[in-house]
Amino acid sequence: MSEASSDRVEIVNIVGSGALGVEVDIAALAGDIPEAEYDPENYHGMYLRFEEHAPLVTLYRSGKYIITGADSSDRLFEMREQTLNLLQEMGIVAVDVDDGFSIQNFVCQADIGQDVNLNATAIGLGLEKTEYEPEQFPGLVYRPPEYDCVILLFGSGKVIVTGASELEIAEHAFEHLKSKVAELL
DNA sequence: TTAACGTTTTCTTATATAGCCTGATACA
DNA sequence: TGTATCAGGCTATATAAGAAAACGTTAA
Repeated sequence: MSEASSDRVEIVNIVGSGALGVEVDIAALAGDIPEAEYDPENYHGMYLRFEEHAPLVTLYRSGKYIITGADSSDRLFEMREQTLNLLQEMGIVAVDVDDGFSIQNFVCQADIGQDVNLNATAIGLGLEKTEYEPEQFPGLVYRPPEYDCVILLFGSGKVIVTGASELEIAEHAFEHLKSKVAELL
């Protein structure tokens, strides 16, 4: 895993979801696909992983599915294509299926590049927008009103941005935080 | 009081972050 | 036996999905 530079965010995980539009007998399907894993006693979704460390596809009986663990949009859509191709080969879905697939959540990491006093930062950012309870969790939770995402800030200056549906939102939110922290120094 | 129904919560997966706690192991 | 070190798990955050359990409410 590469280090996040001090002026940009690095994607570490993307969550996407879609719907096949047909009901799927996942118990039968799991028996026909070597890459599938299905244990209804543990969880009712069927897991599909094409190779080690590849993103994980979770397929439900309703035909809806989610993909987690991709570190780029390309990787996510590549996994979606691979999944649809497999299901088309098996006659589960049509070749031109419209699954309405979309990205739901970007998880990114970044680095401000210097240590941060989280107590002072929580006050500076506004206590109504932040949560900081070091006894419970060492990171400061910041919910910027301008951006639809949540930022975790740590004393080391490391940052996690999550909940963004677009990469630009995560990037802008990080820049916003960075300038706010700079003002407080 | 019990049954029936509706609503809410939990579970699972991925991922980074960092501090604390617990258990296991090694050594004096 | 006591101390030190290490690994692993938990804490929090977002998001999708749907089953199941745990609730709360209402009526008989």
